[in-house]
Amino acid sequence: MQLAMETKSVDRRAGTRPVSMGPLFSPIGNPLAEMGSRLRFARNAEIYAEGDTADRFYKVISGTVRCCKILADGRRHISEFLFAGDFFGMEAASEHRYTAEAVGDAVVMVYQRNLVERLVERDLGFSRWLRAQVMDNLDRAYARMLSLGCKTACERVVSFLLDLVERTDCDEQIELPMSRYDIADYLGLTTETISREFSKLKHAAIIAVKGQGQRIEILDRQALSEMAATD
Amino acid sequence: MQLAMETKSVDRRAGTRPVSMGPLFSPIGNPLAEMGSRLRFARNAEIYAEGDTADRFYKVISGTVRCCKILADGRRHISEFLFAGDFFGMEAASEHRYTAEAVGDAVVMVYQRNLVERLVERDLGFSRWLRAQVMDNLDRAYARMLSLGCKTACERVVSFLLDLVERTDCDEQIELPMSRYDIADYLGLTTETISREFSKLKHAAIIAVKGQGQRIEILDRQALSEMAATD
DNA sequence: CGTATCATTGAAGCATTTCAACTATTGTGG
DNA sequence: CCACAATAGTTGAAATGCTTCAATGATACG
Repeated sequence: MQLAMETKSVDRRAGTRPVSMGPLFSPIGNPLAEMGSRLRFARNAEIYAEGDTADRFYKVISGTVRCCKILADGRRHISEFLFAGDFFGMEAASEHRYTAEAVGDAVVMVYQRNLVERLVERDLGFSRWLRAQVMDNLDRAYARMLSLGCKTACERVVSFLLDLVERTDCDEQIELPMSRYDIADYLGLTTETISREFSKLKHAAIIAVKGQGQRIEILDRQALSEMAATD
Repeated sequence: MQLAMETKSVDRRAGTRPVSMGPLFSPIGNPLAEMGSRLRFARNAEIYAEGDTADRFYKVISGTVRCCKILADGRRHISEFLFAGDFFGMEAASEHRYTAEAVGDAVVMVYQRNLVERLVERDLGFSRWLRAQVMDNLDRAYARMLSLGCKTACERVVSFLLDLVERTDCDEQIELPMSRYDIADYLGLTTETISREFSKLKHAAIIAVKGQGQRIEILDRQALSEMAATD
């Protein structure tokens, strides 16, 4: 695990975006705040590896993190992308089941697991909030399963874009932090298919793709919503 | 929600299989035991529907439960199968996101959500145990995502069988409680594909299929494990 | 005993993948 | 600062794994 310890100074970038602790837990008097260390990771740096002892847990301050797993024959699966404000690294087991990596340069807070667990037992509000956090993760996991289990390539890409808009608080301009490969492994498709689906949406004037394909503008949000195959 | 209230008498069938509360929570002096009601559901009966108020939660005593969702165009997705001892119906939101149905005849315990939540805040051991329960759900959800995201039809079917052997405590003889349709919607495949994959495994002498396809015997467990595409 | 339901099997179709070529952008050393 | 290599994205054509459509077989049920 390659890491660069930073000073515990206030993160200026984090300040540009309110990092909500959720409705059940006010960031004022946040009992976690004092317990963590700030770490900075370079693009593609490993935060922890599959099999590492899961004795800490993490919160994204800035940048994007991906959790992934590689099968014996090289197939890769990305279980989650995590954005500013998201927590990750909590495990049922004592070892991490997935590898966590910085997608671009990223800053994360690290908390000792046993400290967090002690806090959970002392602080009822924190305990409620943490449970809500885990339940949200579960909800997202079920939404992903639905995508992977019964949606077409087009529907998956559209759902992905809409989810991204919701989770990172951008409106119509999306700055994709991850590559087509990452998106492919996240959606259970190939880079080529992702590229083709983006092209189709572009030609249908539903989105506009700028730069090296990293900047996406949503031109017709309603059309996009109607293509997402919700229930 | 069609239901038939039962007396709170001891479940003779449940007694044939120890219903563990997990390593962190002893069934002796189980504080939940006094709080629930036993309900019996007929094959395919709805336990709760998507959109219903999520004010209770459930535990399978006997039989199998499926959680599913149907998209606007009729595509169905099964998010989970639940077996004796499994809990379900806990939600982050105030409404159920999935519909729960009995696969065959099933008996479940029902608990009032607010009673459970009160117990969580009073009883530290119960709280720990419930958190572990949710984390286990999360682990299973990630394993499913991996299956749906990057495994072939054959690998999914094999993983499904192995998972079934692990979760229901049968050894080599599996009594499939669900139809090929259910398995298909669970694995993101079609009935025909499930059938074909079973046939392939049968012809390779890895499994034997008996009866109306409901009874499966594992003949070569090692071969099966090698085909599951684990990491 | 006929009807309904579920499982199996075959053949054709199709969505996505695989393979391959090309383009655009980024970084690097002369 | 330019040339060149390396990396990422796009697009086309062929291949393929799974689905769809269709028919048949097996089991349960009134």
